[in-house]
Amino acid sequence: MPLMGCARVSAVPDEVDRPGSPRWWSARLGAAQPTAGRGRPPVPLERIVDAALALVDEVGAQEFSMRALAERLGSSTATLYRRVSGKDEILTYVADRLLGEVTAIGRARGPVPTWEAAVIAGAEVLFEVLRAHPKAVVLFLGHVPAGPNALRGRESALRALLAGGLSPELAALTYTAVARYVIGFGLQLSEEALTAQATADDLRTLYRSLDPERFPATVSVADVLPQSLAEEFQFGLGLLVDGVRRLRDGQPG
Amino acid sequence: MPLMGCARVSAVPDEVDRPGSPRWWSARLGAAQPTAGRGRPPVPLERIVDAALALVDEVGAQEFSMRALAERLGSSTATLYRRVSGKDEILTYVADRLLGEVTAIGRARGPVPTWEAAVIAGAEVLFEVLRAHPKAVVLFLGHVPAGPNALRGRESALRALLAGGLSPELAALTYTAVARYVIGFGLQLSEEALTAQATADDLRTLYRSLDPERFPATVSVADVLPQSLAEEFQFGLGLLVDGVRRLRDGQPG
DNA sequence: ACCTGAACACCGTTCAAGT
DNA sequence: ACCTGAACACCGTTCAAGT
Repeated sequence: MPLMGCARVSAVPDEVDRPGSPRWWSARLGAAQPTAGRGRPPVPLERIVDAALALVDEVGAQEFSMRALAERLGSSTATLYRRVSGKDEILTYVADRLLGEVTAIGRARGPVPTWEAAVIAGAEVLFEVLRAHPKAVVLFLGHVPAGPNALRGRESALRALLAGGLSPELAALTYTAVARYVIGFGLQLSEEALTAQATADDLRTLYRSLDPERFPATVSVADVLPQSLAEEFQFGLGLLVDGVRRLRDGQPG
Repeated sequence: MPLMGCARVSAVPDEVDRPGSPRWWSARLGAAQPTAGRGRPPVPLERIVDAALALVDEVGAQEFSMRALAERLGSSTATLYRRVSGKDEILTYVADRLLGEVTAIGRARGPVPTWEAAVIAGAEVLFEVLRAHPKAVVLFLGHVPAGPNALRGRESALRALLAGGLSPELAALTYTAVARYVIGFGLQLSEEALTAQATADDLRTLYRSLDPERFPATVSVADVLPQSLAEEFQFGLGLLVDGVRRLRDGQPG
């Protein structure tokens, strides 16, 4: 509460209605046209979000700036503030757009035979999309996704679980745990995805260089470290789905 | 690769030796005294890291600034740059210090009877520490922790797994998958931990307000949503550990 | 030897002034 | 009605100048 004056700081207090929060989305989803003003908007919101995603993919969320986005759109920052409330709002739209990609890919691949296959397919498609946009994953930090694409994706996933015979309680727990699991792993992709192999090799080298007296266990597993985050991801995902299946089969009713 | 001139930007290219990478830590761990210069340093690194953690806890990693840190230390930013290479390096030390807290708490609580209990206890202590420093969790983004406290923690965890009869392969997979799982969930704590209940309530309200024709599954689970991230965390952690146990028991040898 | 004020090149956001 | 240059209050990092 010192440091007043700068809008970046003074915007922090009212957290609950910050772009991306459930309440914030709720207000926006209720409105007929999110950005309808008096005249027709010359730069549609969609173009802004397209450009923003491209910019994040290129330079990263950290280096993303309103100035750079305005330049890419051949406009000025002040013009952007006529369409959106600020940087946070734009990035919230970018996150929901990624979830739209997930839906599109899932639909393109067609139906799956069982609820287990649906969970695994959904988790893997989301993970793929996050891997394709490693610099954008941090946009999911601190939000439960609640935009239109998030809602549609959740609905179809929950339908598959309920149709598979899971109780509402187990379906809700499974959905949220798996979604968190995928995003949690995705967050760790970060920008390192590009240099993942280098990181894995460096880690192995570091472990091997340790004093075997003090670090015997670490040294002994240096040669069998998982090769990639994707491998760790698959391993845990399989365990989660197996565990849910056992719970379902032991479930009353 | 435009935008030259500002050090923040020009520092990005050589990713591999950025503070926190395995190679970067490896160089530092080899050096006798990390910051030994000619005279005795008047502001020990430990004081800087203490102050930095306190500052991150208070204002968040996003608002953390070298100016604010210098002011808290009664010094100037230029003085900080005599002890560390920059903001990234300080935040890397802060992350490793949190892992030190994990070790200290684990030690204080004493030994556990089985490898399963060790995994669960370790995961829960780490999760508790992350929950106690929700604004600091983002410091784990994009790094495999490789500082001194990270190495010690990994060693003792791997020892417990190997002693429990897991093969080196299964021990390595289990350790990395569980560590990623905990940090992944921890990352989603973010600053929302403070308003978690509000978020959960908002989500429930949002789900209930949806059109039951279009979102029947979502509406039907609105009343049984998990109450907290901690609940989702426990659920998944239990499934993971059960799954590993079954793999261990079916493991050759 | 150690420290620091002031500078440089950036931010997000706003608003008076233009068309 | 719509747009924007210029301003304001911040950043991380560096370096000449002080003690």
